Amino acid sequence: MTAPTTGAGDRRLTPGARRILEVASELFYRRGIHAVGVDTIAAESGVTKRTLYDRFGSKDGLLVAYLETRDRRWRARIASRLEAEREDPVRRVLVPFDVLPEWLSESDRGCSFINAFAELPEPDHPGRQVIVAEKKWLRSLFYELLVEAGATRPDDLAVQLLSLHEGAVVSSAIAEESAAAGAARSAARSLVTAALPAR
Amino acid sequence: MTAPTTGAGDRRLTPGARRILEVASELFYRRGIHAVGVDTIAAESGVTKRTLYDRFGSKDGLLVAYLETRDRRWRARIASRLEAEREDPVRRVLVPFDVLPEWLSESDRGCSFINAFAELPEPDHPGRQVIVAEKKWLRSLFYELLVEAGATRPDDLAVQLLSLHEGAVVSSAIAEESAAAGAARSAARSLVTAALPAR
DNA sequence: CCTCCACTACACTGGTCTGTGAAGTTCAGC
DNA sequence: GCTGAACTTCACAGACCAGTGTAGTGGAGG
Repeated sequence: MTAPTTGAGDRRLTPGARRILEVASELFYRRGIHAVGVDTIAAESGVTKRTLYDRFGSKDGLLVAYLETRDRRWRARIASRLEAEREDPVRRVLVPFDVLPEWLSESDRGCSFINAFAELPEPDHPGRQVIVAEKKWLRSLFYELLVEAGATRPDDLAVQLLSLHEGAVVSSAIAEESAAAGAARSAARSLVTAALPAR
Repeated sequence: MTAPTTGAGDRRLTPGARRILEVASELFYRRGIHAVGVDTIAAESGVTKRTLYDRFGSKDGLLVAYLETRDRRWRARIASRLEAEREDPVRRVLVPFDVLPEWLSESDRGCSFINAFAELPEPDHPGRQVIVAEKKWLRSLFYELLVEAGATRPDDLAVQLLSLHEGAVVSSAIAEESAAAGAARSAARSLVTAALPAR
């Protein structure tokens, strides 16, 4: 909220739908998915429930829109950082860790995907597929950047970096460990440089 | 379920209460906290709702009992492994990672504490305090074991190991990465040995 | 014998949940 | 001036929610 530069899921949404998605994103993240009712979302969006259902079909539809929007924005932020960092291949591998602090400082509620995962136990729920794809994408990104950098055993190392990354978010939120992002980054750098062939 | 060796939170519970706690633990973990109603828990325990409220006071009371039981059992398992591993200080640091695989193979739902955290946004919720204490305890355990082992910068390293540990659970569940536990353990070993003064 | 305790049976309160139906309003663009 | 899209109003369905009140049963231990 308070973001003047249009918050949520822009492309071809009606004004009401955009407001609904913004409000729902905030509420789903802060309070949890099951804990927020569609009546609340509609009321806080200044919209009727009818409009909400006309735009998004169901609460699940709105939930998927929420997850996809966050996924898209997060990937875009990483992509733009990667374009700015074209020289040093090790620093490129660490880009997702560089994005972490600004992500974590926005809230103490941790990762919206991990949190949503906790509330979606059914394996074939459409929202869950967005979540799983997001984490698998990050692992693949690490893998590709490691291959670029010429690291040995990029497969194992990608999983290790993924774990460090996700764990930093969790530790930061739950253990109230504000140093987690920086610590994870330096651990990642150690692991990556140790996997580079001596030159 | 199907555990003959008494599952949940033993100490001085009535037979009905024990069954309630076992069933609630299973349902809270598999389906999520908000998604499970007290009627379901009572019915599946073969008990009336009256009994549930007589024993646990409220759904929140039952939830706290669930979290405390899991916390106690998990700490006990680590403590027993630590007693079995009295020699090698590096292997002692890695004990929490050794416990991970058996933990993760039991389910694909990840960490019950992380999941519960996602559903408990209020900072002063009694259940949340159990969760936060659990993660802080693990960080402190890493710290003490690192001091024992004579590692440099045990503070930072403890946070890194905590992140690796928590991230392995998340990656295993969400990214369906079955190798996460092993990979995290080997990353942890690298980081620890690199922090030992050359001898 | 009697008391206490774990537990049952079951109705009931007041509230919230997602989702729908039907009719009407506002307004931009052709 | 008309159409169509976005949106409002409001009532309503049917299920589920946590939690309570009252009355009664069965068995173990003093």
